[in-house]
Amino acid sequence: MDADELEPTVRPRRQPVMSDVGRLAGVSHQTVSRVINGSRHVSPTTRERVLAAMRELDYRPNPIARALVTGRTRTIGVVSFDTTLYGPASTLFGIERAAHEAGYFIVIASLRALDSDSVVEAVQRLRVTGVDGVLVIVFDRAAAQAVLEVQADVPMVAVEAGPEHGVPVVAVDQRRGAILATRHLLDLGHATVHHIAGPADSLEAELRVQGWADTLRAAAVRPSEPLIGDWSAGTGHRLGARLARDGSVTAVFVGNDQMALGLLRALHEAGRRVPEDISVVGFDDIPEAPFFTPPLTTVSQDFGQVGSRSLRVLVEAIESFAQGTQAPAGALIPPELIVRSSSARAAH
Amino acid sequence: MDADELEPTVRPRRQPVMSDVGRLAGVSHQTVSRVINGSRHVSPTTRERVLAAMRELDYRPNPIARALVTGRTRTIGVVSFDTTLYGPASTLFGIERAAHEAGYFIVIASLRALDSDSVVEAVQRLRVTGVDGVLVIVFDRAAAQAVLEVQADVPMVAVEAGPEHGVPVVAVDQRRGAILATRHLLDLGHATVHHIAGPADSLEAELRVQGWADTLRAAAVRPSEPLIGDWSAGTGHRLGARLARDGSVTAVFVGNDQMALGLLRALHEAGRRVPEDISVVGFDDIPEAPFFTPPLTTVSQDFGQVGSRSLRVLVEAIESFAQGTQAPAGALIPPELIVRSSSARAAH
DNA sequence: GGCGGGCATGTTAGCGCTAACCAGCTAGGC
DNA sequence: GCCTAGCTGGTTAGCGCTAACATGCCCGCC
Repeated sequence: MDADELEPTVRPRRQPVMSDVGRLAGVSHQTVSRVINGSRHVSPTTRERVLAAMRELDYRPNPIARALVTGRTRTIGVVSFDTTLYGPASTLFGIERAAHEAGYFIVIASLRALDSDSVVEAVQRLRVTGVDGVLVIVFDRAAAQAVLEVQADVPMVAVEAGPEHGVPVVAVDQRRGAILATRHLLDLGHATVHHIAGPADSLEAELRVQGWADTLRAAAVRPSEPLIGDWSAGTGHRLGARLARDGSVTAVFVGNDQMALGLLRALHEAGRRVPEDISVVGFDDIPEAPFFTPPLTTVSQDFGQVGSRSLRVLVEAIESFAQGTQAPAGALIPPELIVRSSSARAAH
Repeated sequence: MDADELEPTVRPRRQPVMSDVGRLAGVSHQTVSRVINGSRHVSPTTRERVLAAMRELDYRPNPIARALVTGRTRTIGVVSFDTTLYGPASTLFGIERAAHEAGYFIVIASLRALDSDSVVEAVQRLRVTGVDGVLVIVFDRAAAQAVLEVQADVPMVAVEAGPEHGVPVVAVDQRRGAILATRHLLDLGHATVHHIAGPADSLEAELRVQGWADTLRAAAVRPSEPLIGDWSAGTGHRLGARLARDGSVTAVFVGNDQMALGLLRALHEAGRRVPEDISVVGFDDIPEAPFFTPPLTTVSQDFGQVGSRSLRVLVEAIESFAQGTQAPAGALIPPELIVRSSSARAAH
């Protein structure tokens, strides 16, 4: 005679397990498992009894035990740089939203330093938790390289940017965005367009520079040397002060909205009017962009779509990894130009 | 004679497990476990041999199996609203940083809707992954209420705001921040201070309103009715337009920096100069605040500290939960006033 | 010299679940 | 009437690890 027999209903401080449900429903734990996993070989009456028992005990399957036996955890890791920059933060939430819908959980590993070692370390750290796959939000060349170094170990997809080959990449078409912005300014009659670029090691920055320079060359204009910032309003301000001093500058395409904000501030301080004297176009369309002085013309990226597409690609990669088939293709998401008041027809 | 005997070194496509290491080192899997967990009862020679075997096989312990037997996963869940607002996003990364240092992993669950049901649902969703504890980044009254509803199930700490009792809260002292801002404007000689507040259901907004109103009353000034925004630059702009029309307004304390940006824009459009005609003080000190036109005086919150403190409190709560002892106390983090160019002495 | 007591190690039993196989029952065909 | 097929359900093994107990050894002590 054991304690269970004496007090069958009092079972304090312990989560019910499958066999508890089975006992209450008068079936084996395996039948409970069948009900949970939707096996067809359970009679409707039994199924009902099991479901009732589950409800009564408030039973929830232990995902750890399930993961141990199936080898799948239904969690995916996201490696992101430790930043509140609009793009990465939005992408992260876009991923979470998509993951939720697909029944996955997100474990995050953020990076302190932007070097390839810490990316590799972060992926290893995630791997150890048993994630089924990893999304790496790639910021710079080093991260892109790192993605290739850890590949093969675990299904992986690069987000926002990535290496040319070796791993699927889901990103907004940065070149296209830069072309949109630059052509817009040329179409407004500006003789040339200056550029404040993101950091040299950023792949996104590089693609934007390419799109800008190619568009100018296509219009038979020799691009000036781009100014290199670090995405912050601070460098936008500092570099902007330099542009403000150059009377020939009438149009600037800025690598992101934060730097554009700094530029606007610098132009204001120098007494150059926007858009009358100088037109400015940013990149990202952060929520504050419509409220800059003046409201900013910029290139919008759909980060929600980046998140959901990258998750979908990763799930495909997980399947193909398990089956040993080819990794899926990445995706390029088209950007959109949002015209506001910071860009206008060139004065003569 | 089995396949293992024929090809002892070729073991394709399978992660090595503890007994593989043991076999290679000539000990039992339990001894390997002892080495990994730092038991003292292992001779130095054996330990060395085991470590060498681990290295050779590139062995990594399976955290799922460990979690199954220990009941601890070393992951904690973070519930956050689906937002790129500076505060929550910064807090999230602050938490991740602290968790990394403490050897924990972060699983995130973001909310689509701001109601108490979805908070409860998110916590349940996290619980099911086997998190050891949950941090809830609380935005509004409903979330604070929800925290109390799920309590007891799992160790939990509210971050940024929370209910008065029933669960530890780690937050910046919002009242204190509002007092700092309001007193700063009064000290500059403004007869009164108007206020653009956050949404009515936000606890933080409410505390800021209280701090503002109390400071005015302490100076024998009757507070005007606060204008209610939704934290976005958009409402700041709309409400700001209203204030701009009122010639008597000389000082505005705004509930966050984004709304302050909208207000600055509205004042600019109305031809009211900042700070000559109107002084503006924000809240948060987002990275862009120094580059607003003009650079924004604001209240800075140390979100990194919020993250690390809340993690520390949660870890304490997890321990005390396991031992059945009292839950730990929360923490209030002091804010700091950052004076820039959007506030100045009142004109006469 | 026998014996108790540490210490290093091995053995066993589970954690809660799924997968694989097995058993018993009903129904249908010859 | 018997045999087989097809269903529902049970039994068993094992995922990889830790905890608890068991064992055998060396050492020092009376």
